[in-house]
Amino acid sequence: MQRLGSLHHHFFLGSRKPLLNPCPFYSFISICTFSYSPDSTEVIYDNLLKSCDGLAFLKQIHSVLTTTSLIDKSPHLGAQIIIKYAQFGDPNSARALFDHINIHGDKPSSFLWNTMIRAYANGGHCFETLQLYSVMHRAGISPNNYTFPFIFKVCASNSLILLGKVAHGDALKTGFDSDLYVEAALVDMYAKGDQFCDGRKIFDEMSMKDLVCWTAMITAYEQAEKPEEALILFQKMQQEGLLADSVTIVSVASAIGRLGDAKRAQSVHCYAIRHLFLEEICVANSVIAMHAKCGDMDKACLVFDMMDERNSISWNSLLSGYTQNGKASEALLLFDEMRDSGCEPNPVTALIMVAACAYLGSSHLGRKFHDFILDSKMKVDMNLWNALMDMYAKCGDLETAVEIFSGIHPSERDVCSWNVLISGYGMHGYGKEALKLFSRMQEEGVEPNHITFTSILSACSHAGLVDEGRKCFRDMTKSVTPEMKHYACMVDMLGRAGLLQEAFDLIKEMPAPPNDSVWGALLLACKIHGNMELGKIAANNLFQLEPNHTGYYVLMSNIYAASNRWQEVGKLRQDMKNKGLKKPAAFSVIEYGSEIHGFHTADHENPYWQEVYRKVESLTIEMKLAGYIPDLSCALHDVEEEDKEHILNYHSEKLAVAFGILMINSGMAIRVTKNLRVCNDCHLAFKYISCIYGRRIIVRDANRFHHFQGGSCSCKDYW
DNA sequence: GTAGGGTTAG
Repeated sequence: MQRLGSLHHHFFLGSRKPLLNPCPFYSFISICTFSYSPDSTEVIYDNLLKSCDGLAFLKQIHSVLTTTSLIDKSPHLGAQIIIKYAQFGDPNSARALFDHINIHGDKPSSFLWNTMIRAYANGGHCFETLQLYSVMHRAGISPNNYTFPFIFKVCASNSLILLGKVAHGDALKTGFDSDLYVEAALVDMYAKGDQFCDGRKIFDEMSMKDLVCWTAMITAYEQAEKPEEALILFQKMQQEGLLADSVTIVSVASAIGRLGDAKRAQSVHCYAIRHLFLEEICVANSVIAMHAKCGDMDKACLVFDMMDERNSISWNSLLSGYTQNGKASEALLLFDEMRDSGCEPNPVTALIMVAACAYLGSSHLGRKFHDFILDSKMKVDMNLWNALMDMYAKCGDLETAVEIFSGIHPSERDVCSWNVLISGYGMHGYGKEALKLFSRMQEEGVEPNHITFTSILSACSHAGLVDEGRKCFRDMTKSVTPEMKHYACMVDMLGRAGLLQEAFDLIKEMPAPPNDSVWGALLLACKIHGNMELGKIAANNLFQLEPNHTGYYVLMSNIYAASNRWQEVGKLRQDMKNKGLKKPAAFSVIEYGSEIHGFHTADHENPYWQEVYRKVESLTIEMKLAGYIPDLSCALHDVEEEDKEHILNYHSEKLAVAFGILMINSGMAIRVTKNLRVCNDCHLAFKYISCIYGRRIIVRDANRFHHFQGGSCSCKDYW
């Protein structure tokens, strides 16, 4: 009513004494109606509508216009009210008015039809938009350059390209296809509908392209995961003399984020600062996400901290940045900060946090978030169910993952749901079950994608199902072109099985030069099977491709050490030193109630370290009595045998398991997560411990799960 | 004479 007050004052201009009416609005309306000519009345209501900022007020104006029949006399006012209803998210009231005009007033003009179509389209009411479009045709009203953009828009956002094509035909027939707005909408629709060529063709043939068209095309490439093309187009646009605005920058920043190109990220950031775009929340959000994807959380935080106003997307961008960069604990802290700030977590926030729990391997935290999601009554869509399944599987609780999967109606499950479960079975070593699921999925008519094949090949690899894996790979090549990651899975599978030559032959047959993951798989296999010659070939390729990746130096030096080639070990260590590379510290965590306890190799940081060390020593004696012989090859240092055994005893995973034996109730499984691969000697020791103490020990290492029980491991010593 | 297009987290 504040704005009305100012209008009130303005229009009165002292012509009448203010009435002693409890409702100034009605007195004002009645005065307007009786004191002015129809034209000026329309102007006044038009101004009133323009200043109207709430649904209740709008309904008041609407009802006055209805009772005075003005609504039937002024198509302009009718349209304004329809626009306002749409703005306030009430398309049904808009439609009721439209129908009223259609019956009681003059037949609606094409302007009014467009207004109504726009109301539906902007509110995301796809069906109603298209239905009204067809009713419009039947009513003999011809669509125009204001109609088509909205029709294409709903077709684009609802993947109704066929319907869009029909409307495109209408545009061609009526000659509106060469309107700049219509063309931009067409580019957008075809590009979003995976019909790049059609979109690009229209774009290329446009006689005049404005910034919006360029941006639509750039955005389309970015959304289709073609960031390189998006940036090439962006460059071309600049060469044509067009200056990027904030919308363009949002898409360009996303494209750079996808590429992880830190250098270009910096220059876009500067551009956004220079043009004051960073003050817009959309731009700041996309710049945060861009830096995060480039691995620069400091810059992402800087932008976030400088924002005057943040929305849930700002928080989610930073949260997801932390998770993507392996800083899950920071994400947990930020989540609390988000809630303290009064920003309510939404389903995307939940998705990110569930992924953070999966990364940490903490089923305790994961459950807490699951409860939080259920308590908050937020809508759990299929993406979130899939993330929850993935989290449970990665936290070692495959049973709950399967339970969730079974609870989802078969028609609701998407390809990702199946992929999550297949890879869950795979990482727990249940290759046969993964294969069964793979068949079941296809029987139920769900088409496998490239991720399904990665999951199934990796499941075969972990379970040593070489023949089945080979068959899947062959079948796969019939429907999809194998990508680098599929070759990496195959090399991994063949290599682990000791078929090193076959793995190497496959590499040589690859249509494109192998990347680091392919050579890395071969190097790992060479380490497992002690093949120095092939190992050297793999390592040399890796040192070229990824000269700063510590893991490959460590693997190769392990191969040398296992053969007592201490000179080569020393040389590699020197190389690492010269490059300033450090071997990542082994780290294991174990959950104890709601506490998380971490252990480094031979550290004294844990408050219980003395008890834990004593337990490790007594465990060693008990195991030796049962026949355990330490696997000294795992202590890859050039030291005396006795010292080697000492080093082995204090590996982080052994400390964590000893802690578990000491603290965790005997009926419960001991769950340990390690950042690197579990060592051979620890693996052997846990088999003994599981037998002597009758305990279930579940270890998640960098690669997969190991379930130790009754003296054996679910990986059947194959990992 | 009244109206319109391209945008960020997963």
